[in-house]
Amino acid sequence: MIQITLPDGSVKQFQAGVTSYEVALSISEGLARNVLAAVVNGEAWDLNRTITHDATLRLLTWNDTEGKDVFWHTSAHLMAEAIELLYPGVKFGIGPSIETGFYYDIDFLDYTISSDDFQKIEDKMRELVASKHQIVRKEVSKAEALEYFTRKGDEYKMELIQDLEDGTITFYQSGDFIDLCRGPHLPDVSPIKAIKLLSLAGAYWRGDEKRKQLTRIYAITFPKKKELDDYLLLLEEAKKRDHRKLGKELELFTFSQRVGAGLAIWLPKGAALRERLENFLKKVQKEYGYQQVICPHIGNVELYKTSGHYQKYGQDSFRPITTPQEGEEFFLKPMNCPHHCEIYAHKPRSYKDLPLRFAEFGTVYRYEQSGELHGLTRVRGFTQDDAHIFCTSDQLEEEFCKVIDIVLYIFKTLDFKDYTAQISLRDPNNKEKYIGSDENWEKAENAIIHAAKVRNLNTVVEIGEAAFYGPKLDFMVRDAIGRKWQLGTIQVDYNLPERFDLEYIGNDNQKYRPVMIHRAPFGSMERFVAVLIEHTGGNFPLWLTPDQVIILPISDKHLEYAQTLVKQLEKNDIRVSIDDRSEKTGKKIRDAELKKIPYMLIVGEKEVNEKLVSVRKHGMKDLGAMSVDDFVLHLKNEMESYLN
RNA sequence: GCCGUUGUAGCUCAGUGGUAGAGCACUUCCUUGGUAAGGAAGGGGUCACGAGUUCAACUCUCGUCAAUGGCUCCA
Repeated sequence: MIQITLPDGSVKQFQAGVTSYEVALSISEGLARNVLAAVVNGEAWDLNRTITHDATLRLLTWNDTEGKDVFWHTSAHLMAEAIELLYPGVKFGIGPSIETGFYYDIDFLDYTISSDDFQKIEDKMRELVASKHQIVRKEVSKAEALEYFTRKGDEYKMELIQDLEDGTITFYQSGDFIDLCRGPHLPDVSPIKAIKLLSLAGAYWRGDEKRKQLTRIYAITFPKKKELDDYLLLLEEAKKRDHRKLGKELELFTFSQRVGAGLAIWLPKGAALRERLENFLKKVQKEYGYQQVICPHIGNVELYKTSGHYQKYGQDSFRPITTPQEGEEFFLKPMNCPHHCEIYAHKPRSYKDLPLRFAEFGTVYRYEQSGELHGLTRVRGFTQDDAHIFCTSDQLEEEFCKVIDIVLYIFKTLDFKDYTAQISLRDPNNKEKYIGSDENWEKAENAIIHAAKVRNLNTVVEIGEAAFYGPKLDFMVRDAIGRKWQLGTIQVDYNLPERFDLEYIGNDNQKYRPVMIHRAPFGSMERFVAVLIEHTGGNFPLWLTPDQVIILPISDKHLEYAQTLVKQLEKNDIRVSIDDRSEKTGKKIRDAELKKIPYMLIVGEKEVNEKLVSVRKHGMKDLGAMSVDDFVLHLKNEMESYLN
């Protein structure tokens, strides 16, 4: 008999050689029906693998992330099997599960494949599901593995096997399809009830752009059809919220070939929205002791040689600008920090001056590969809500905490409720990628980790994701429909103060080196506005939205009254316009609803006579009549509650 | 940058080797209508750009640019 310890701490006795499935069955039939795989002694296992010694066991279902992984990973095999049957001879790269679904990279040789072929592949997959064949795990030696794929002529798998240790290699077979795989897998494919192939794209073999590009097919599967339907609805909703579509429809921003790819042009409504965001942050920053500064859009090449950016990114930047006679070289500003270092350096600083916090909505320009540009989220010119804090080592953690407070305040105000913080540390095995001393790196990393703990942030730690000059803390938010975005960033930097030879005089009259914090709570205005559009679906909070109120006169006779309303509302700083077209009220309402204007004031005979306005709220129909003063109060209350 | 897809009116999109269409938007006129589309007429396109094939190219071929889905990259 062996002892199996379950997650709740209970211990059960079984015959040696019991399978995880049998354990599940002993607990309940329902669990046995839903269980997908198991974690045995911390390692993911197939359900039908026999357990021969005492072990801890966790059973995985669709409700576990790891359960979904197994489900999708098996689905990837299923898709490959279907594709091999339809396109004999194709070669397979890798086919992992991803956050939502899975993909398989395939060398289709001379076959041409397009999304028109998806139906055919899905049908074949369904056929295979119906056949319910088992998935069989088999341990093979490296030589056997190599021999199989040599015979099959799949050099991608052979390459993968070359990198594996002999004795750790397993094959999984379903039907006639055999794949190299660590596993685990479902015992058979029958739980895969809903299948959808999603998209097709090129992907380099092993992510190396010098190597062959394979065809990647993205797909997703579910145990229930309903779940697939829900997922497809979510994709549709995401499409509706796409900031590129809404940005165009709501006239917030545009792009022009003549201006250049990746260079956003802000239209009046978008510019006004952005300006309000900036003013909001400026006000917060003022309370936190920041000072606004302004720097030019270009800087002498020497500035970036001093900062180190030239050595690191010079080749990946826009080419330098040169003066015609003197031959001086300037770079378009890719970062604000070197300029801000010069602001720090312009006069001697005392420890009494610190911390110094210089803030700037600084527009920077970075060369991005043409294929990488995407709406407002990946552009070649963008404005960072940047600031640099210069402080003493002792002040570092407190300053870091204050920045976290600003970020959290912004998230709260803009209704981002679900966020995590990613702490990016350097890769200790790859130190040559980074600049700066070990001692400074350790100090900085500890300060971040501790600050995050003090502020009780929900954190994940990523090794090797640090910037080349220091560790950082990035905020990831989930929007209203559950997608993840990276927004604000806070970065500690011991490097630039060194390179710019920044110093302050301590109370002992000795010179010391300040520490620098880079931070951008929004990240960039472009990116943040994009995320805000998708988060709100274009229904911005009242205080931010470009048009707050539109007055809809029933007929021309009520225009005059409408104009007096405009004056009253504008006196209260409310952004208001009149729809004075000779259209029917229904039409005016429809248009205002489509423009997502929060409040419509319908005024006709009754309102003129009684000095009232009939209020209709976007998406909420008629709210009834009230006096103008009451309406103004109503708006102010709504804006107040957002800002407190 | 690489691979795939796409590019027709301000927007959304039909369309064909024989000289260009719809709906919305816009202009004018009629209509003055009470909570999601009143009616009529009209203007508007070098069919992304440049070459080539052809008697003839928006359509076919090649190239360029841009957008887009991925990959690689991201201070």
